[in-house]
Amino acid sequence: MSKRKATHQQTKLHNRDLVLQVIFNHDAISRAEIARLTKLTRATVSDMVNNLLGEELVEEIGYGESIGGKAPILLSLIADSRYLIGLNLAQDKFIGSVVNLRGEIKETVEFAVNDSDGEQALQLVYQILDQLTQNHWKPLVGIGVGTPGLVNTQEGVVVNAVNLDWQDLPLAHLLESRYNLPVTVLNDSQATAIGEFVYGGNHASDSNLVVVTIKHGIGAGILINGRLFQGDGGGAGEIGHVVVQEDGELCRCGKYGCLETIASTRAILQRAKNLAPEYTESQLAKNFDGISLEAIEAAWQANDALAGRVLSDAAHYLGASIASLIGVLNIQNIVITGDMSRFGDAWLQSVQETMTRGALTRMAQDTKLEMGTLEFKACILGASAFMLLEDYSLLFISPTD
Amino acid sequence: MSKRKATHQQTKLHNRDLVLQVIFNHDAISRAEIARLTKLTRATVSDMVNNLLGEELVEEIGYGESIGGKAPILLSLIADSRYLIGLNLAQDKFIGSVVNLRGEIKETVEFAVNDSDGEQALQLVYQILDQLTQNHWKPLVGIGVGTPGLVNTQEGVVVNAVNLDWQDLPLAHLLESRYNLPVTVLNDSQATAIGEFVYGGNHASDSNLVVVTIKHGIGAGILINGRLFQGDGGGAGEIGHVVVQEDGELCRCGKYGCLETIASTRAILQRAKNLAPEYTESQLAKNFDGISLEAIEAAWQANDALAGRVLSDAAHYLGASIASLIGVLNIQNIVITGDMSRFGDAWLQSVQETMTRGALTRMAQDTKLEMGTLEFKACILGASAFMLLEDYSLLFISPTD
DNA sequence: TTTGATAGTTCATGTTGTATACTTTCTTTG
DNA sequence: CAAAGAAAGTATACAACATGAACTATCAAA
Repeated sequence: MSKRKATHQQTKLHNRDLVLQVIFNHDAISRAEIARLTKLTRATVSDMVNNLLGEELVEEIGYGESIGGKAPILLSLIADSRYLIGLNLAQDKFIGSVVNLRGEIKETVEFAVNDSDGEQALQLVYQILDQLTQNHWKPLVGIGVGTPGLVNTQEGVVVNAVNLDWQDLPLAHLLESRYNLPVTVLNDSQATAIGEFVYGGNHASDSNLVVVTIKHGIGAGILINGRLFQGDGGGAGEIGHVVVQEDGELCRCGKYGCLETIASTRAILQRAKNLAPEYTESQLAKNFDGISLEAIEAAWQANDALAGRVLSDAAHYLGASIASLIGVLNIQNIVITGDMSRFGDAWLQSVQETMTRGALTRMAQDTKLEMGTLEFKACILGASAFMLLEDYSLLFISPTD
Repeated sequence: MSKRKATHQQTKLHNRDLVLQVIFNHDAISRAEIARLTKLTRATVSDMVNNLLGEELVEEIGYGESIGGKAPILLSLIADSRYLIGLNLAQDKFIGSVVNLRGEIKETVEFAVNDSDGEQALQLVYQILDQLTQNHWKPLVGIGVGTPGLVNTQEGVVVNAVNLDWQDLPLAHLLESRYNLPVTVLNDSQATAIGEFVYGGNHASDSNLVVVTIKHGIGAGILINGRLFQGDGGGAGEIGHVVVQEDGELCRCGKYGCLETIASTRAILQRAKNLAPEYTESQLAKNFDGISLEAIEAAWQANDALAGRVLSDAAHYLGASIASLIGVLNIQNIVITGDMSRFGDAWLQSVQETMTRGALTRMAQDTKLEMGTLEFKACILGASAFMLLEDYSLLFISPTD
């Protein structure tokens, strides 16, 4: 019941995190400047920084310019002082990467996923991690996994991932005991959101952000006060399975007219094929067997009617869903990421139009809708960064371990 | 940028709040029991409690039963050690109450609102507060206002309240300088949500809750980790103006087909009148001039077709909106409050049905949908309790002040 | 060269939670 | 009914941590 007690250790940890975060957010910064930004005393900052120097997380990289006094010693994060592994278990392939503290990808391993046998999928995860852990990326401090489906992050259990054939799989425990590293498991949309928040754009570390990811499915990740909000069941952001069209098509979730049945890339391909017979004048329809996202993109550029219909329908319903999101949360920064960025600003504009029509004018006006910048990397980076976001305790592990 | 530093004072404050909250949540509890619940040491708890005793917030009310040792001294909150004023600026009348720390209403003043002149509305607020502050409720430690419209709680400004004719009104400043008391201003739905959270039901103090209030308008209040979430613009929970019916009726917000145009009490009355001509066999329609919520309730009990149609439409769209809410937040406790509770469990059932159809089965199943218990008091209590929820610092004011 | 300002460190200090031991006051039990 | 054991509450020494002031080092400008 209720919150937890506060201790001295916690305050120190908090302040340490604060200092570390400020160093994170600057390429180079002096102790005095940190003290000004954090309102901590110079003495306290010095103490913290000395610890960080001792842990080899931070280094002194020279002197800054004097402004009428002793020149400041500039501090900087040692990007390669710790490594993390991020995993993205996507529909068609599994990707794993070793990432440093600046989100720079050092090594990547990927495997195509053919069948959806649960055990085989798990073996594939092992293969990737075996390979990534073999090499000499040291010290490796954690593994983060972004997987489709419903996830219980606290227990580290994949509750339900249809396409991977996983149910109540204690993935974190399995990986922790195999690799002897802390493991976090996240929903892929939530991981992507964290990636965009930490490494994409320029988001204040305690701000709010919604990231909508559109791939085969649709999901959102919600950051509130700089922390991922997962809801009571871990399923916050599952907007792909909200019904937006009561007489809509059957969704893989068993219901009809979910947002996914209209605005996901799978839906777009499917609908283009279904509607093709009606669009005899469409170039896209004529090349029926070759309908792919690339083909639709080309057709869209050429003002093809079929492509226009399918994409504007998608934009319409997505815009309405985002309007609902705005109504509920009034979060003013929304990022769209995934496979739809190829359709560019024009498509984003049409999403924004329905969004504006569907929400209170005042609230819609103040909302900034953007495309994500990290592409496929977002999920991997986010999965690895989750631990850093929650608390930096991982980084207490000294590099000699 | 980023968070704030942690100090010793803050840890003490935090722990004090923790102890106070535990005492709040129990009728009577011993120091030792508090120590067990909070994991603080008995010594620390003793210290905190001594402070609270000194502030006359808490009293010793006798001994509990021994369980093989010294009998515990039972502590209890002194309900009347502090008073708060809560204000509910509703559509048709303004209500103000003096409330004690247990949410017991000690005195109430209300005035009917006839016209919607902004200055007159403000004068009415003054009248109510003049009267409530005149009497000897001491010590009075704060005023909380729940008002319709968009509110900037941090600045204490009513950004936009159409029916009160207020725009960018610095209400908190006006009241603070007039009554020399701290003032908070909240959206009425958000205040209602806090009321239900703190004094209704039995909600764990760090849990999540969504409260949907249906009166003339529709709004929701969202509590995340035991704190009100207002979004970037203060408008979180404004689900009444999310478009749910693209070809729907004109809403007072200027758009068409908002949830409010179908599921608010205003909409229900309006729709009953509009549809009456079509329902010649309806008893309700025959009594056209007498269509009121009471009449609709009676007709609904009598299985009247018109009432059934209007109410089931309302339930349908409300259920769909709540489904969307679940998809976005996955919060498993949802309370509906306001004027619709009169239609009872049968109506709630039909809301729940659409809700279940519109959200992921697994997520809908785990969601508990209930009617609120506090009725009109929720907003008043919530407005007054907001300060307590954010931090208990208000209660530091000693009773001699 | 002097003055003043800034960066960083040292150290004594104050606040606060903790551990331990102590007193008090019960119940239980032989 | 006395002794043992246990729980509630308190007192005290202690440790952790941020703070403030003084101090050193270093630089720019006058």
